[in-house]
Amino acid sequence: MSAVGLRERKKEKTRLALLDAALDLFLEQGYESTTIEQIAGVVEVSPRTFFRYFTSKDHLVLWFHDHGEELLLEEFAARPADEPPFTSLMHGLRAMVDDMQGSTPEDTERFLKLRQLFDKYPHLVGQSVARGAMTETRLAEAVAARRGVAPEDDQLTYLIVAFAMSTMRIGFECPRRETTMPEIVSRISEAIALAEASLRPGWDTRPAA
Amino acid sequence: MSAVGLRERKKEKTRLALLDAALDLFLEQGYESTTIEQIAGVVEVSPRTFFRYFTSKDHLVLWFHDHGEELLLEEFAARPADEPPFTSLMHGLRAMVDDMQGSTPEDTERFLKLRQLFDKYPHLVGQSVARGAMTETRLAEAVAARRGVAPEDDQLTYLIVAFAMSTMRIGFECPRRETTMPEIVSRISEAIALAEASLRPGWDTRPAA
DNA sequence: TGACTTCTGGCACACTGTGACAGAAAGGTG
DNA sequence: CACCTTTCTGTCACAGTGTGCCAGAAGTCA
Repeated sequence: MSAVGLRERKKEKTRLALLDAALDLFLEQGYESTTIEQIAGVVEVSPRTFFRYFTSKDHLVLWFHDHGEELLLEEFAARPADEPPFTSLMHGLRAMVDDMQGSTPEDTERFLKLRQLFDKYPHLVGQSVARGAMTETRLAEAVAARRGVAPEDDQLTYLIVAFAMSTMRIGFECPRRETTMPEIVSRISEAIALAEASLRPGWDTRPAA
Repeated sequence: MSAVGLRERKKEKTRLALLDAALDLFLEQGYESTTIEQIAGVVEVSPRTFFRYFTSKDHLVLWFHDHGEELLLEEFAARPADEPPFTSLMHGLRAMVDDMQGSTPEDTERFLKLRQLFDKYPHLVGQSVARGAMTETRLAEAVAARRGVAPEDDQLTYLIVAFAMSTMRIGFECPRRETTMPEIVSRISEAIALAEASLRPGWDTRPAA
């Protein structure tokens, strides 16, 4: 008997198999033209079971998002409370970058395939951004707590979070033609530097109106 | 025979009837629990016809978005070419606000109902943000043209557009408890002022790297 | 081994969204 | 008015997504 049970290992294996099968099929024959039945077929699992691993077809493509969101929230919480919030969020982004650099070759490959998909189907970028809006809400709560205000009373809280998420998106999405991990990582660093240079010092520590 | 034919007037009437029926049903019995069949039933139209007016259920909720996007693009194009791009985009936002103030009571009511819906179903905010991502792409092309660069080569172009869209979202969404048009309008102005005060002068006119 | 929990497959089902075609309605012409 | 053309509408059929339900298989633990 191992540290994690056979059941859990099997589940994780199935989850990744479904994800990989889906990514390959999407790139081969298109996102819309690929059905759940096909994906499940490759992994030799019933379509019904697919929905027990991923809540929807779109959810497949947002797989990396869940992970990144947790990382960002954790890193923000771990930063000193007197640090300007935008600075903390940029540290969160750097933590995501570090995590990507330390990931397995399999995960890297999945990430690069996802980028290809986003490039090919702009509709999926929309899905990703929509998911980002949920993350913004959670981040806004954390930032508001640090600023000592109720999030819905303070536009600056939302502006800080929105600008940070914008920076993240620019880093990941622009430009999309980069195809290797080091290139992408350096683009994200560039975006962070660009954002920091564009904002007025102390803008994110002003008291609520 | 009038300026616009009977056919077109009828179409517009049906479109608005479907929209109004949908908004009321969504608020009454929930977004998910409302079916296309019900919406079409209220207007006494076949479900098949519904899809000839709106491409999907979500499209109903993005109705105002299409209008706002055109307005923003037009206003940007109309601004002097030597004006800093972010300034032009903020003028675009003000044009949207002016348009809202000049709209009919019916349109105002629709807009306020939509806000209630967004407040109740965060999922719809995601849809709206996703649509905003498409707008960003179009705006980025316009901004890049003015900056004299290819959009995919210039992160700053995307950052300008993303920050502008963030400002718009903050203005519209935060805080959501406001219930009258003048209150909302003043919130958007507030968001614009906040964004402008947060950014370093000249940040959006730096040459591409 | 046996009891317990969790996962899986199969079935039925409601709903969204699309293609195809026939008929109704509007617009234009003599 | 009759006629033809164009556009809109309803009906039917269908593929695909996503969910509730239940019986049985498989992993877990004593």
